[in-house]
Amino acid sequence: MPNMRKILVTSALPYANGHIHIGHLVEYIQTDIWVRFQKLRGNRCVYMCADDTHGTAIMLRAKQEGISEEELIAKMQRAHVADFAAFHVEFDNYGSTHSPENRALCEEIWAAIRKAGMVHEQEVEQLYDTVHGMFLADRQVRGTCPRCRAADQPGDNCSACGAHYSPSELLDPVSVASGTRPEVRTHPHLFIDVDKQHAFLDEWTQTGGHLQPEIANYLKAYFLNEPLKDWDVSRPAPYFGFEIPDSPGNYWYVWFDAPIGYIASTWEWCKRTGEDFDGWWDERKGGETEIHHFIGKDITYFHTLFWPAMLKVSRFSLPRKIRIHGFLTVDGAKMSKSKGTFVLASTYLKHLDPSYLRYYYAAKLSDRVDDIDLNLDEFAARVNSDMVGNIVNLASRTARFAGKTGLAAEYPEDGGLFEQAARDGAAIAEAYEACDYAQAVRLILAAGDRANKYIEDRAPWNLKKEGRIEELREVCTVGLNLFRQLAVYLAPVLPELARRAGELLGEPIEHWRQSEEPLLGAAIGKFAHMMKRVERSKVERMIADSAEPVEEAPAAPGPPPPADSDEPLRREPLAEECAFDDFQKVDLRVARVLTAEPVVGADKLLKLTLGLGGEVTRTVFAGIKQAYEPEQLVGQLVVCAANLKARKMKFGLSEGMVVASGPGGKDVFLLRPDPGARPGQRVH
RNA sequence: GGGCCCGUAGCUCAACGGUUAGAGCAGCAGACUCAUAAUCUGUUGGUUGCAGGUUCGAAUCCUGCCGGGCCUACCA
Repeated sequence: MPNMRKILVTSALPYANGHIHIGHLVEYIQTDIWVRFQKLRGNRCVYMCADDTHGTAIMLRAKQEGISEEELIAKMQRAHVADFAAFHVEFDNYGSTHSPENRALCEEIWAAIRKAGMVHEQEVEQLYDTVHGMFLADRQVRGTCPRCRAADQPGDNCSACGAHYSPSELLDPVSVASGTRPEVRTHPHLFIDVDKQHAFLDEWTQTGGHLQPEIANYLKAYFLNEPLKDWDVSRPAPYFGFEIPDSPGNYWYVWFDAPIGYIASTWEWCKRTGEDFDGWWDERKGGETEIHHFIGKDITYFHTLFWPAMLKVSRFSLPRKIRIHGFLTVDGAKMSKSKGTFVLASTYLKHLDPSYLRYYYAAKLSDRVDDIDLNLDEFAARVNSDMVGNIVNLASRTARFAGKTGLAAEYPEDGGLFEQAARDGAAIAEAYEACDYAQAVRLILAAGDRANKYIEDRAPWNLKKEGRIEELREVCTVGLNLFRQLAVYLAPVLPELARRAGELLGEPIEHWRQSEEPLLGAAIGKFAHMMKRVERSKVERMIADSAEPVEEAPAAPGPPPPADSDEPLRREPLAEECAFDDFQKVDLRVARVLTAEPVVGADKLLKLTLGLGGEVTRTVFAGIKQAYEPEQLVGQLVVCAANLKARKMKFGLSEGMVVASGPGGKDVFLLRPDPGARPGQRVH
């Protein structure tokens, strides 16, 4: 095979801190399709992945669950591997960054970076949790924003006013780990002088087609137009990771060793299979190997700047392409636990066939960085009409006739349909190669349409009635061969469909070439459904199953609940004493939200219709838009000030207020009556 | 604030600067009955976000605006 390419493919390493969800699966399905395509084409292609296991988050979670880090990551790896396998994502090796191979490679690459004179030491100020005896990452500290004084903000920027700051600037910082106030400490960190590779990165990112054009532009405009900042790659003990050999007490930051896991996983695979490791990764011996990394846009700069710089100074090969995809939204919005759209892989599998999702993602994915949306109505509609109604239907409506006749010995006249679809194979292959799966699917479906029309025109059911068996056999031979072509083309997306098609036709689908020559003379097996229709009710059950109705309670063996801060009281001191009669003047009532809608022209207001029971309603404009989605409020009980004098606003008359706490913006918390309360009841 | 990307039919998306902007789904009307309420035919539907500019010619190139998503290095 002189033209056989040697290709090594990776997906980003999933973090061992959480389970695989349908957002992750965009990437693994995208990559798996590409790998299966390459294998089907006869190229030598291997797919490497691993769990990303290091870092503070893993330490904290292990502590929370009362197990060792090693136990935690072993458990997670088992779960990840099972989820991927269930979605037909097939790795050649699935390793772990917590492996001896990875440690050895980290040491080797580190030595090369040292040798290139790219490491220096510098003091870093960080918050330190005295209870756990550890430094905290920015996100593990929360506190009051120094600018707008919003409470409970993360350590790097404020979600209320958008201010950026360092954790030590928070007014009353609290460690997420222990709930105590951390102190500021300094510690020497090791930095990689990435800018020493600036000229190389200018060239590598902008030429050679390694990156999508929008990514190259982004890097050029944002990072490469000025000196690259040094990269802090060490963390002081305790840290779950690898200790830096020439800097005792310091550990490599998780993002240093994570991408090296790609190489380590390959090494594991080589040891297991007897493959020549250097032939895959060493740039001197593996020069013919194409390396392709599939990643999400959120980790672009690690893979397009740091990673090439690391590889450049070591003996390892640079990637041929980094293929970057967007995020997944569900029904047009970010995945949400409360809406039930944060669907775990394992939850999906309880309700739906993984092939549905593989097909749907394929139909939506292009070579661009755009986000893709999982629209649940469209999901069901497309699977049913494209796969069941169009493709599988071809087999379904001919296989039963063909069970009796078998396939003809010579391929009949079909008006050029088989030949056209065979010719389309080139364009379909090109689309797969370019990761434009949506285009490939479009071409495949068009061929399916033509085939269905052919069957319609030749009406095999009439041929059978009239006893014209020869003609019937011919029509079935055409229909099933057209179906088989499409099964070959779809095999990267739907390996299970391809397997069943191979079973029906008595010849497994193993190579793209099978789309070029018709299958003749074969007996046809007993037809069984290859894909069931999607039932909308099952989709709904999956969403219901994913919904978390209440805020997730912290795990039982976790740290003690954080002490409540005195910040709210300091921020807004208690009001002057008032008499009972004064209190009585405010008539607070339980009300049900009947309608809720955004107000055109107002970015903070929702217009609510509140029902006080019977026919009594109040229209209220409430400044809660940034904190609540209208649809999550409808039907809910709230408390309203019902006798407040109506106030004319720009958008209409507001006839009361809903009762809520919080500083404003996204931090607004409605008071809600416990179940049992009824609209109209007065609050005493 | 700065940057990247996106905006085309009700929905999801096509359309090397070049005929009258297309397809699937949904809708409507019909046909068919082999097939998983599948299929086939016909059909409705557009000021290509808005306003300028370049050009013989713009959905496509340029500028500005509007709207949406994302990123903004020690966050995984």
